[in-house]
Amino acid sequence: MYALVDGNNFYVSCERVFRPGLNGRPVVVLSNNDGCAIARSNEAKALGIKMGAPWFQIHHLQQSDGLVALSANFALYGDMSDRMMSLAAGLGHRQEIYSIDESFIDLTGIRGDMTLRSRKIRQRILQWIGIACGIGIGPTKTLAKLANHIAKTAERQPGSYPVQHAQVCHLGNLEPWERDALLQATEVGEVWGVGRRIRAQLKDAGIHTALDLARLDPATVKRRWSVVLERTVRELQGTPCISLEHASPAKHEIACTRSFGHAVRELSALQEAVTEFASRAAHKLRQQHSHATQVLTFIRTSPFRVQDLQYSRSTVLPLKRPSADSRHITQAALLGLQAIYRPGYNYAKAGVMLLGLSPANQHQQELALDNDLAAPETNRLMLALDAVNQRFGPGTLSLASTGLASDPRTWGMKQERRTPGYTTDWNGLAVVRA
DNA sequence: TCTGGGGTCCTAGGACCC
DNA sequence: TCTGGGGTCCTAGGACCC
Repeated sequence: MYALVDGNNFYVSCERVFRPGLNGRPVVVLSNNDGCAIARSNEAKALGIKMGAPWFQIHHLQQSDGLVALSANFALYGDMSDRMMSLAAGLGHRQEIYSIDESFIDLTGIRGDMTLRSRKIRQRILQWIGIACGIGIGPTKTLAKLANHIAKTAERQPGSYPVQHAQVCHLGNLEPWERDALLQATEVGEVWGVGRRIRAQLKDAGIHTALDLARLDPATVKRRWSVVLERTVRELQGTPCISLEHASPAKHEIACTRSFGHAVRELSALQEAVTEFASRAAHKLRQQHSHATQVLTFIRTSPFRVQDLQYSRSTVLPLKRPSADSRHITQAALLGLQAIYRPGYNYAKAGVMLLGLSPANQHQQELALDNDLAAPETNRLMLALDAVNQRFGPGTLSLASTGLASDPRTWGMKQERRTPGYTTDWNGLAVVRA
């Protein structure tokens, strides 16, 4: 049996912990560049604001409905997430942190009333961290996800599901007819693994609810759709196909990509941006103790600016040897940029991805044919770089081609509604007045 | 004027090999 | 005239997730 613990409207809930005045008001958190809504309070959902809605299409709701928008503050959300996860872990013996606001818990070997136990944990998270969660329980991860959806929806929209399932829903405890009724009341698009496209195809085939999907023959689903959807069907039928990932496996690729605050035309600005993205990606690579063998660089115009000439290209450059050195990786990324850059376009986005990753302690000894940066010194320099930035803040020490902070960054991000780092920055601490 | 970022997995097609 | 079979690797693209 699995549980899924998921923070409600997570980013908005984090902001509300420190600004209780936002309770009861429609609030959204915006993506980078204040581009679109990536988290919505229940009140904002009730206004009809969709996930991913562009800000410029909804900003009029500030005047008409008192909508509040905040720039994403990921340092804060990450810290709140850590606190929430450590409490959620108390539900069972093994936890998989699936995303910033969700974790699966393996309930194997846990005795007693799971629903009661979940309600207690939920209450503790609410009281200690200030975040309201939904908890779903089921014999497979897909059913736990579905139960979680039911738990949250039953609370938010009275009448959608029987009220006893609000906040905590245990699908493993129910009579078959009772469970089927819940699946029948759930739209097929809510099932984990069914996105927009497949939802439309299923609808065409007359499959409208989670129950319809659960009743399909897996072999037919595999033939007509894919092995992926087949797995979903089996999971809905109660056969576990997706196991709990206890230790988070090393990433297969690491990316740093950004949209620009303003269109960029010059190669020099792109070089600054690509240098920074490559450095950040290299840092992430060192954090997971891996080396990369290939560096992908891409640049693109904005597909939304239909009046603009469009251009999008990427290129992959191999590294001479597996490396996590910011200088090697940046050098490759800049060479790649040079190869794909064409003047005359309004560039809107660029990125660097590291591919062909392998554990740092596991690569071939090499024949020293040149006097290039030897591995031990490289390592120490990068360790020092990371240590300085850890101690004095990100960006304290960087490669010169990133550009100096005093220069105006034509490619920088727009973040006009950023809240303080209440829990991650001394200067952001809340002040209590007696 | 203004539309995020970071991942995973699967599939199809082409190049290449023996 | 008539032109195999089986495998790997790579890339691009599509679908999904939060």
